[in-house]
Amino acid sequence: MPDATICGRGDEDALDHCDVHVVNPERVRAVRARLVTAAQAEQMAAVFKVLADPSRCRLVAAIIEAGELCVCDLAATVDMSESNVSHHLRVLRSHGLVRARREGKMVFYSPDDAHIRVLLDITGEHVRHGRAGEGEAR
Amino acid sequence: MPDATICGRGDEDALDHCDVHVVNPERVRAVRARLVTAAQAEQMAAVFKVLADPSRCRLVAAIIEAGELCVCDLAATVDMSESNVSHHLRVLRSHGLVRARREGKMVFYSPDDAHIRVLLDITGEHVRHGRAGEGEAR
DNA sequence: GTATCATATGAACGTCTGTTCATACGTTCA
DNA sequence: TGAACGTATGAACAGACGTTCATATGATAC
Repeated sequence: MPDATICGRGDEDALDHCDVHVVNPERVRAVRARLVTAAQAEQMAAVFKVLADPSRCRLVAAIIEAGELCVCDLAATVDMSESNVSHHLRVLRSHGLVRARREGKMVFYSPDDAHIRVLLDITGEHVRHGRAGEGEAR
Repeated sequence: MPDATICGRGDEDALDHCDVHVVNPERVRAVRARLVTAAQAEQMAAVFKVLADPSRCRLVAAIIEAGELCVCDLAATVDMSESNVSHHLRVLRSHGLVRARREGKMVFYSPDDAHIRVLLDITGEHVRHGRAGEGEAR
């Protein structure tokens, strides 16, 4: 990403834009004031990005469901190669979603964030009964 | 994606794998039984994927915050080109996150899903104070 | 020590995705 | 009708992502 938008700006207001025209400057300013910052949005998107993959969704769900599971059992549970599982676990671990515990040759993974469970539950319910995967409808 | 995994399978059990070895078959079977299906995981990931972009996060947050906003004001609010905003709004609309209403030349967008607000709230709080964006730590 | 097992890592490939630019659509006002 | 405006769409490019294969690490058993 270059910097932010079409015209170089500082940080706050500067609604006197160059290209983008504003219909209701007052409301725009009010929303901007209460809006999540770009940095916060970046972090939020990062959390969603970790879960934005079917394989990782299942992995996290399996770990939550089991409480604790080793890599090979995880691979069998979600039907993936152990290498692939390891790669995904690395992502989940580096983002603080799961925790690793070594016991002999094996490494056991367990959930490491209460929020994620809620996110999965809400989205799961949202998917189970309700509008979801409408594709290109509307 | 080819089909599912390394060795062709039906649907349920078939834990007698070819490549992936299992340490605790009983537990694996139990977790698999209660685990979210691949199709459900796909749908859940699709929901997360829509939010897995900083621009869309801010757009949705702005729309929720404002209640209703036209495209040009949205562009000014989140500091993006109107074309880009339009592209993202298409994604959000096609997934049922926001609704569009035309009034004259302008098109006003408003939230169209209560679940999403919760997802944003939880994740926002999770980001604001708590571990998030730890990068490559641990 | 070597051999074997469980897991991790790195490179490489194809695919998807966000942004920009140019252009088209639909509406209003003259 | 024509022009001006707000919005939408399509092509194209760069960058990121998920998977696979081959290989490396770390730990146990002989």
